Formats: sequence, structure tokens, C-alpha cells
Amino acid sequence: MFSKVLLAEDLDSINIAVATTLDELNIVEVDNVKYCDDALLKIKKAIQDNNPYQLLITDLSFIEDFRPNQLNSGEELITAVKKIQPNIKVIVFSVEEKPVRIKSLFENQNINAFVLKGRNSLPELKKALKKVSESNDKYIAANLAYIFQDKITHQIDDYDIQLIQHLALGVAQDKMDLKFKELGIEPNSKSTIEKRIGKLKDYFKANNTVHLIAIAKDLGLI
Amino acid sequence: MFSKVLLAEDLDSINIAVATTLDELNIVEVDNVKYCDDALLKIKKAIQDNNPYQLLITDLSFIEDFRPNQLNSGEELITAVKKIQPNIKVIVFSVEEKPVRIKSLFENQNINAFVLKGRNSLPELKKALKKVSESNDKYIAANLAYIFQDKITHQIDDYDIQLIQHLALGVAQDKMDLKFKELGIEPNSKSTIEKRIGKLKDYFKANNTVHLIAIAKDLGLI
DNA sequence: CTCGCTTTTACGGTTTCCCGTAAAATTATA
DNA sequence: TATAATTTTACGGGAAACCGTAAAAGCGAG
Repeated sequence: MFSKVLLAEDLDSINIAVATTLDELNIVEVDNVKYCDDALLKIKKAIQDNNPYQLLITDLSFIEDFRPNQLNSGEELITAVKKIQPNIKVIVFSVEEKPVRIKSLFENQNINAFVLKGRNSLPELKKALKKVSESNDKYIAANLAYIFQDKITHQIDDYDIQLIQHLALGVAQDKMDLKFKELGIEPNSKSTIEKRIGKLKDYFKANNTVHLIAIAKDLGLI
Repeated sequence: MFSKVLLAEDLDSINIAVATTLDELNIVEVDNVKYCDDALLKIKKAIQDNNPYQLLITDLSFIEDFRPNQLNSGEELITAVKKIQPNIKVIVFSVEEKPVRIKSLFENQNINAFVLKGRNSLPELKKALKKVSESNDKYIAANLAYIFQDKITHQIDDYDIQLIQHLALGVAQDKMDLKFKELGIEPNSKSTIEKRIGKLKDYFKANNTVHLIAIAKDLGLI
């Protein structure tokens, strides 16, 4: 089991509960931070002191408050941390349940485990801790495994996302060709753009573009 | 201080932390539920036993899982509870920070306090508990007071919300008059609906309807 | 009840979006 | 390189959304 762990979580209630859980696993050295920036500082400090953290447990979303911060999400924190300590293990502990985001954590950020905050998450977290400490396998709860078979993320590509994003920003479909040309995105003819939007509406069973954007927002696609 | 409290919160970590806090305030009888339906049942039972709860502390959003439920949000729970025990006091404990929703809790559901889950929420919760137990005043943290001066919630009414909601569900603007007639919502002429949408776009500086729906989603209006 | 103000409704013209077809360009395959 | 398959582009007609104007209906003050 780990002996030195850093916990980054803004909600004080969860912070306390997780700290208690780590305590139950006899992890002596647990540090607690409520801001991403503080987490990065602690990790830097620990490396300098030649006593680096073995594990980072982090939330994804951090509430903004009066304090201005460099890092404002778990994703940003993980990226920054891996730059200075690539071998650190990472468990994400979050309520985020959008397949797109979770999948990207494993594929792009190379995290070791994902635990969904829920009705039975502390036992789940313990399981993840054991798995991650004993091996280099990735861990995700059984009820989330479907994420990796999820068809949406396979069939919707970057181009589609950009298209939807610009629609949501108020770019008219009719002007999208100009916007895309400006941004160097291809293909960019009115016709193709029209067709893509048509396909997306088809795919998501949206009645019209307004409906499509509402669905995309709900799915966390944008 | 209260002596009998019910806590409805789905996240086990928060559940534990709040229970501990209540313990620190010497509240002996604290019951804990993770589903809205269970909360309602407990409250019914307590009334039958002639020993009703004095206070309900509840979250707003409850994760859906395999278990089918009648009530699926704090709002629904509060409404249901107030029907059978109108005098019960209610504290909402949530990460929800959309002015529209919080304001509606006070105005429509008549809650006694709202505490925002955050970096310092447990002390806040204690404060709220004291205030609510000692008087009938409403309590909201100082840094949220701005909500009641918020202009958006003053100028956007229920009709607008319904309009936006139906647009987001895929009802075409052109068919909205029929939908509204079907639902008994007035006014419902094509012309008025068109005008309202126009005003909303104006108000939110949206370029088109698609943009409007994206903004509304972001603001938590729908 | 009447006057004045606001809200709702009606309607026509213009723009944008939607949908099908087909040509042109690109890529794959042999 | 020739041919087939796929993708991108072009375009035209019809539907929906957008915009301004004006009539009709509803409402409060006197």
C-alpha cells in the first residue's frame, strides 16, 4: 500500500471523508489541498525534498472563488503534475460521468484509476487504492466499463465537435463555411457542413439544430 | 438546537462528513438516507409514530442508478415532504450555484436555508443550523446574497423557461403554438412566441436560437 | 364606460435552413 | 494507371425562421 499520498479536493465534506478512508488503510502521510495550484506546489516541494508523493487523488472540477488560480481543473492539474513527475500514480475521484471525459482521462492523461463519487464510492476508492498500489493495471468500476465500448465517442470525431461548438457559440450554419476557412478547418463548403449537421441530427435523433445542441450539451460533448 | 434530523444525500463521502458535523452539535437522532424516496418514507413513518422530524437537510441532485425512484431531485422531495408536513424546516446543502435555482428554492419551496457545498461548507452548515433552529428567519451565506439582486431571474419568467425548454426538446418554433395550446399555456400565437424568442435572444445577446439554447444550458436556466 | 397603454395576434417579405440530386474531386484498389 | 468507391462541392426548390408593421384584444385609471 502507498505510504505518501496527496489529496486534491475542494469540497471540505468530501475531503474529510476521504482523509478518514485513507487513514483506515493505514496510510500515514496524507496531505490535503483544496486548490489545484496548492497541489502542484506540494508535489514540487516533495520532489525537491527527495521524498516525492507516490499517489495523487484528485477531483476534476474545482469551484472558482475569490482566489485566482493557474490551474482550474483536475485535467490541468494532472497534465502539470505529469510534466514534473511522470511516474506518479493518479486516481481521479469525481462525479463526472460523461463517457467522453472519463475516456479521455485514461487515453490522454494516462491515469491509473477512476472512481465515481456516488452512494458507495468509499469502498470503491479502497478497492482502487489496493489495485493501483499492487500493480500497474488500470482500474475502473465494473459499472463504468461500458464507457470503453461506447459508440458515441467512436463515431463522433473532432470535426463534429468543432462544428457543434461553433453552432453553440452562435455561428450561423450559413456562415460556418467562412468561419471554418478562417480557422483552416477542412472540409469547409456549405454543402459538406450542412451534410455533417444533418448526419449528427440523424445520429442523435434530433428534430432540428436547436435540439441537437441541447443534446450535445447534455451529453457533455461540448 | 434540533434533536431529530433527517439527512438526504446520495454521495457517501458527504453523507459521512455531514453526519459527523451533526454529531458535533450534539444532535442525537440523525437519520441518513441516500434516496429521496427513502427520505419521504422515513418522514411519513415518523409522523405516524407521533415523533416527526424537525429538520430535513437535503441535496438537490441525486444520481440515478439501477433503482427506479418516484422522486429524483431535492426539489421534488421538498415539495412532497411539505405536503405531508408543512411545518418541517428545510436546509438545502448543494453545489448548485445557479441563481435561478437557488432563488426558486426560497420563493417557491419556502426553504429555511441554503448552504453551498464548498471549501468551507461544514462551518457554514453549522451556522445555518443554529440560525434555523433559533428563529424562523431565512439563512443564506453572505457571498450568495447577490442572488436576490440578480437581474436575470427578475426578467425571465416561467413562460420564458417553458419556451426555452420546449425548444431544447426539439419542438420547432413554428409548431410551438400547437404545443402550447395542447398544454394550455398562454399566450400561444405563432406571433407572440416568435416575439418572445426574439426578446430572449436580445436579452442574452444570442445570434440565433441555437446560440440561445446553448446559453440557457450554460446558465442552468434549463 | 371611455381613454390610453400594454399585450397579443395577424400577416407579408426576406433570409436562413433543410433536403434531394448530381457533378467534381479525392482516395482506394487492383 | 485505370477504375471503382467515397468524399466533397454545387445548386435549386421548398420549409422554417426572422423581422417589421399594424390591427385586435385586454387592462388599469379616471
